[in-house]
Amino acid sequence: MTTIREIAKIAGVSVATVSRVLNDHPYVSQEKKAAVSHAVEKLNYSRNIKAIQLSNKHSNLVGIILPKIDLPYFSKIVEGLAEEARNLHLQLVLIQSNYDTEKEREALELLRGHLMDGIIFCSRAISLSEVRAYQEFGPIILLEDTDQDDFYSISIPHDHAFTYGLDYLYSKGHKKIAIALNRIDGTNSKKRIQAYESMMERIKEPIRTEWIFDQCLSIEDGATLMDKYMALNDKPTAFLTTNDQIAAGVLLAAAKHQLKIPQDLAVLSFDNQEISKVMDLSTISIPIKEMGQLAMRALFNSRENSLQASKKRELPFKLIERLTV
Amino acid sequence: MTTIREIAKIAGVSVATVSRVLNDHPYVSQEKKAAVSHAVEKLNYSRNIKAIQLSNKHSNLVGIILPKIDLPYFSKIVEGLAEEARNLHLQLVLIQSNYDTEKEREALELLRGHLMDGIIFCSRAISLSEVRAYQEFGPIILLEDTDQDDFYSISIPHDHAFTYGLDYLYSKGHKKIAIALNRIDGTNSKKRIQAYESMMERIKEPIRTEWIFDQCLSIEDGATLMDKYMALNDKPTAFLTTNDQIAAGVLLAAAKHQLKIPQDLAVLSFDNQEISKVMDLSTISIPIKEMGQLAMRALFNSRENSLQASKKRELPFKLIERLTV
DNA sequence: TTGTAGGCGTTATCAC
DNA sequence: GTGATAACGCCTACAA
Repeated sequence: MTTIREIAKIAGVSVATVSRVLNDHPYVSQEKKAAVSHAVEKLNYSRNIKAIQLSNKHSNLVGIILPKIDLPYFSKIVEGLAEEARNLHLQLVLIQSNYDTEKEREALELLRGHLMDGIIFCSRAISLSEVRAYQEFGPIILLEDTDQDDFYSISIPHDHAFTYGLDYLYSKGHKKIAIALNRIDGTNSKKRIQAYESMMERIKEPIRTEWIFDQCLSIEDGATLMDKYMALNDKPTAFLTTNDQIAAGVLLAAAKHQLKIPQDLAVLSFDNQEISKVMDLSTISIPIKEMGQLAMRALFNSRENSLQASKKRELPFKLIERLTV
Repeated sequence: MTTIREIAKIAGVSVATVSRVLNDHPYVSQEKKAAVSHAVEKLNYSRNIKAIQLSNKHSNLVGIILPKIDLPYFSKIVEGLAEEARNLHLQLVLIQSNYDTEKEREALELLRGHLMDGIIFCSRAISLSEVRAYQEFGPIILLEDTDQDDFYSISIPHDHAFTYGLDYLYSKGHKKIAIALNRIDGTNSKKRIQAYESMMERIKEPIRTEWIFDQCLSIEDGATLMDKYMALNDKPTAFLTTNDQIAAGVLLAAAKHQLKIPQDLAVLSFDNQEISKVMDLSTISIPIKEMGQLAMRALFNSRENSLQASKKRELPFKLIERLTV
């Protein structure tokens, strides 16, 4: 392996000069610069990034933690992250946790071990109190609607958004509303359930726990949800689902049961992903990709002015009226 | 930052011994081992991975190159990669190229710079002759149906699979078949077009270039495809699409045009992703996730016995008959 | 503008 | 079993 020293020897300069040329430092004469470049060409030299990382402060690697990349919501976030990372010359280390706290802990240990400059939690299972202990090792960003104000977080206000969706359904004449959530114990879900309960209270409806569906994520989950709906004696007139995939599954399964949407059953979802457009699904749009972009930029900026924790970024959401409500 | 030296000092041993303890080497007395462990606890020490990487041969980082993570095919591959990487204690560096050759080149340079131990191309735009030059810097795996036998590749045989699909449509009475491809100049697409042309020749049908649709990837592309279909004077009776999303888009748009599937138009796709199940889409199943798993394992194994290039792994495909043909 | 020398933190060789 | 010490390859004061 050819090193900076050999280049220096060939070019007849010191290693410091070679390093300067390689890093485009000022104060290098044209002649020496040319000599170095020439030697680099000649020996087909390229720098050892591992060595650079060791002597530098940063590694330019950012850890991305998510449960499963094969879910449109998360791959969309990562797309935003990757796009921005490209401009900032950062690389993404993708860590798929499956909500295994052990795996998430490992990832935090990588931050502690200086492999990565920072970490972005797209979602998590590990407790914030445990995460907190790692903040001293680098910036950590949460893409969730947290109230812990010592974390930097980016999210839409899920309580408002959920209430907004429920109000919309109510304004369309629905009082009997069921909801489909992802993980019932996730930060966002808690906010949503709160919103749901206070809404039901407000319109004087009982809270039917059997109308709160958990573990809904995919199109197939949506289809399964429809089965559960059919088995219900007391049926809701509307569904509010936390992503478009669930709603799409509901719609497809509903068609098989000859249900008319929205007459027999109204469906409102979140995300505004591609599939919602094609299926004319009413949905509440979330700037998913932008969340990724903002997160990456915030992480990058934190190098200069260290991450302002207690900075909670709230992003806007928007109702997209289509044909399922 | 506390280092191995401080631990050594506190524990009253040499750095070598500390290193041995940290790496579970044999030949360390219980006493010293305990002393070191104690010091590690006391100082809340953790190893610097960047330093480990520098002095080690491997970085345990693997570069994953793909055009766009937000496409089900690719996120499924990555899921497989990540799952296997976890067992092997490797980390994924995700590089989203958007088929920009410059970005792909950068990724190869990262391999050259020893940041990553190897690279997996999920798909690429850069020429193989250019990629070839980087093989000396580490194992490179291609997830495509290449004929270049100096590369390690994993794929289904796309020509056979495509022919198989066409034959199936033919056996169902279809001679007028249109096809929807991803990138017309991709390795896999070339094989598919060949298969298409020879099939048409075989059944004595003209090759209608206006029935070969390019740049089809997403559900929306599928919907757009339907528009193009409607505008056609001479209409095909069947579509063979290279992924389920396109077919799903076709189906959804067809419903709006009151087209009966499969009577008016048959649709066969590839992948057998979740959406195909819910939509009762006939499809040719591809072991996408397994491709990722195999690739990661092959890369890992190549550390021991260096990657056997000219090893082409052909995976099986399988027709799933549902309701759209 | 240039060069020397020390440092980044760990691993591994070799002698004891 | 253990400990010096030399790599690993680069960056960067500091001195000139």
